[in-house]
Amino acid sequence: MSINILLADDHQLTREGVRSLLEGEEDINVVGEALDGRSAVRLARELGPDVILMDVCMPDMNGIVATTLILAENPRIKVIALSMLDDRRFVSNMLRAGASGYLVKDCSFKELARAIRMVIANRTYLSPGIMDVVVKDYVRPPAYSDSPYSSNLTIREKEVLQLVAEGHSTPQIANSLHVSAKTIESHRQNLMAKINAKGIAGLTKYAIREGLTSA
Amino acid sequence: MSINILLADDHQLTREGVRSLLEGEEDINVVGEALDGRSAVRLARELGPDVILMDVCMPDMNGIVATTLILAENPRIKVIALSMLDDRRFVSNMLRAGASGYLVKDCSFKELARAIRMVIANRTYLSPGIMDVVVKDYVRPPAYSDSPYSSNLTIREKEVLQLVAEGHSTPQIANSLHVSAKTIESHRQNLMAKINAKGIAGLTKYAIREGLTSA
DNA sequence: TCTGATTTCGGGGCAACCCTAATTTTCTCC
DNA sequence: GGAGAAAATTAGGGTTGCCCCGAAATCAGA
Repeated sequence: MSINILLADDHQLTREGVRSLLEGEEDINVVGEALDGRSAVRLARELGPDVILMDVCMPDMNGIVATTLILAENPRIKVIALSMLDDRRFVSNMLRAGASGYLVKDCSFKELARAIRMVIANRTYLSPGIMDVVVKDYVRPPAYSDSPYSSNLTIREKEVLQLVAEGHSTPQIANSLHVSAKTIESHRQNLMAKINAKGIAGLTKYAIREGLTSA
Repeated sequence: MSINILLADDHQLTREGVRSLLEGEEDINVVGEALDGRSAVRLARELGPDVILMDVCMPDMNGIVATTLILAENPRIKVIALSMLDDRRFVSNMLRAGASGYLVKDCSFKELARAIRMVIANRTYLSPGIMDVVVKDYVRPPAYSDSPYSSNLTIREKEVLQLVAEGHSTPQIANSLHVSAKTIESHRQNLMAKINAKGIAGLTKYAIREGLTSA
């Protein structure tokens, strides 16, 4: 009884590479390839694979939406998300959509093979780095998720964040908000903890992603 | 006489996949793998490969800077750039750095194999989609050079800028570049003066605009 | 009213920032 | 091949600001 796999990734070279690796496994069988989310949904229906390796970011329809649609039709299928290193912010949404696993592309093939066999056994597999994000969100509930869809920053924090990202110094910000510099520093500390960013560089990047300032 | 290849890509799964595909070719031999630009430079020196498959976007040191450094040491080496679909803006800089080929990752292995054999024969290979970009830039020369790296930053300054924008501190950068912290400070000062940016926020934004790091 | 989130503030250590200036290496041009 | 320019390196010394520790006051809702 072999495992039937559907690949969904918009990079052909990645698809071919993963297929080549998987074909070295006796009990694994690649039954199809999708270039975008929409065709992944269609092929999942037509082929009924056991496992789908789903890139998170794809044109036309991203992996999160595709996963939701596929599992609504056929909850038996296991979806393993594949993402770039800096796409970790999609973790919670992908898992909420029903993914059984989450791998960063910076993982070994050995890890991928293990993930496939684990989800087949109805277990969940997360890359070590991803585990941290999930545990953090679990321990300190999703108020503090680094997901762009759930940035739970207070008004004050957004004000401070924007000014920081615009290049103002703490005393300048304190002055323009009429509070002590120490207050602004606390806000910055809380911001860095909330969005899991390191230093002004990280804060600035987050502010750009959130549209609080422009690059 | 087989072709020796060095892989430089920060995604292990991609490296393993491409390696697996290349190993199916009789006359091609993968001699090493680099996870970032810096180790690519080192491995290029140690292994002296015939061809380097170089991801454009990598942490620590990107493919453009790495290519520049590698070809300065050993112009005999052929570099083929691999990029994501939306990294096309780096085409001109990568070619200017001396790359012999430019492939988008959404290409077939067949295409990759052909590219490798062409650059070995001292020819240039560009993905069809990339050709368009090059021709367009050729027809309408860079009157207003909106391209990244158009700024008069030196290689070293670009290295430092990327590391700063990735959130590293001055002592960390000094350590990883094996120079004094004062040297890094000087580079940072010069950078801020050159690009008229204030503080780490300004430097980070500039690095994002120039594609040295991602938001 | 009590809990918890928000906003506020302080001290100490270290890093960023600004200035000037020197040496060595590398490149370019004649 | 040698002169000059540009780049890369290091340094001293001072001011300011960032960052991490904690903690008090304010305010909202259970």
